[in-house]
Amino acid sequence: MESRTYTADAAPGDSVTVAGWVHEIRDLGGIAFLILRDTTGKIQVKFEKDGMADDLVETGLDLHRESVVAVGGDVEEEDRAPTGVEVVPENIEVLAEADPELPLDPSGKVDAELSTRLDNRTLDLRKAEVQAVFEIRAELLRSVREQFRDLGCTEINTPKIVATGTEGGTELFPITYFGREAFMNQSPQLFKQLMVGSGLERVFEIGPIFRAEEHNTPRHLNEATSIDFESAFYDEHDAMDACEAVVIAAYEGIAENCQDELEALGMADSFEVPDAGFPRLSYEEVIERINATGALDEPLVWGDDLPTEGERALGEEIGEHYFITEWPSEIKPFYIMDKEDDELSTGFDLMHPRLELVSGGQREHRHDRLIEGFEQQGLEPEAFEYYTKMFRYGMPPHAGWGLGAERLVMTMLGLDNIREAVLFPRDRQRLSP
RNA sequence: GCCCGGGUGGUGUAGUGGCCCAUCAUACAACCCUGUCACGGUUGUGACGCGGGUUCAAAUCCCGCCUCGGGCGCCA
Repeated sequence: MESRTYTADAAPGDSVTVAGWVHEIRDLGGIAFLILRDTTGKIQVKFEKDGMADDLVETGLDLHRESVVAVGGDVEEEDRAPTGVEVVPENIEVLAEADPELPLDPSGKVDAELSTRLDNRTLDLRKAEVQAVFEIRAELLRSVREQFRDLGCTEINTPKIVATGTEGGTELFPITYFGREAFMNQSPQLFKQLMVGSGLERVFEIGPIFRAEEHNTPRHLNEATSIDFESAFYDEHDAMDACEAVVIAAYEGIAENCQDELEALGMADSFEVPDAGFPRLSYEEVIERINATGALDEPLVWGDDLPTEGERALGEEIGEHYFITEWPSEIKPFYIMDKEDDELSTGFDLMHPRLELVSGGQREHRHDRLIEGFEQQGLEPEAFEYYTKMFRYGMPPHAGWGLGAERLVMTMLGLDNIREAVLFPRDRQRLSP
């Protein structure tokens, strides 16, 4: 296949072999068109029945949609062809036949439900708008990595098989590790913290996290991709600055490098890079403003978690990304540092108007306070000794956050369901493919 | 974990007790058509998630199961 030409590169006057999938065949009688699709686009192949060898015409027109073929021929300029050029075939090689009945329609004439699409993801991904989501996801990860490097971070990879959970509370997937009890890690939290005390100081990780919660919503996955950041000698304000920079870098990367993909999604005109300087609202201010919207039957009081309905009402009012800061200590995990007033924590969330994207904060780096925190949350510090003991050997002040990659893709592209942002999602019922 | 709402040809749908051996689109098959670009036209193929019940009569009502989607809680 070294001589294969992409459809997008086929220029008039060239003698080429194009290879790809049969998108459609339109037989008008004396003339017929085969639309051939590859990753770069589509090209029309013309069959004039009177002027061509019968077996060539027969091979071409007997094909089923989505069969894979290689067509050799001359590229001609033709105003009446959809792309302005068409291939006049000299030979056709059928490389892989497709069954006549497809489990979904890659040409997009008939919709398929998400579950049908996920069951047949390969075919689903032959649609340009579905491909676009994953091209954009890839570009997002690329620009995020670049921004982290600009921030002076080292990329790390931490274990996903662990002996104990991170924070307690969240359900973990148990597994057997050579006869011992083990779990799939819910977050790289503790490991990335250990790295700020190492010579690396500032790190990031992009990797899977596993949550065994039996939720069934369009914004939760049981296996998700977490974009994690942690830095020594940072406080929560520094961490928020880094967070904002990374989110904006992701949008910028896509605005700069994914115009075709945005076009395929019908977003070329509407896509906007958010303005820097995301508002930073205190938890107290947030509950007041949510109460003022009147969206909730019962007003929120200090110490409540923010209900989904309240988050949405406030998000609509604010209309852009915003941070929620100064959360009550009691509803943040033990590793988040308290402020001087120990009712308040340094924890923050980054919200998109639709939903939460990031959770972060300054961390408790004082050994004794950390141990107290474990005990207050009913966790046994002994189980986490691999973690706590490093706080006895010079753990600097530090801060960081975790960002849901799929949630970022979802909110950026306005996807209705987070499963659209994962090739092969794992949710309450789906374990295959 | 608690609570709602669905499952009809390959795909997406219409159909709330008899007018339904089930509508429409797409697909597939055959025929017609020399510039389609969601090509068009004619004819045909193909389905009520599973099990039980109510009824003279069930896609439609009831029960159980399976399965899918959603809401809440929690969270990324």
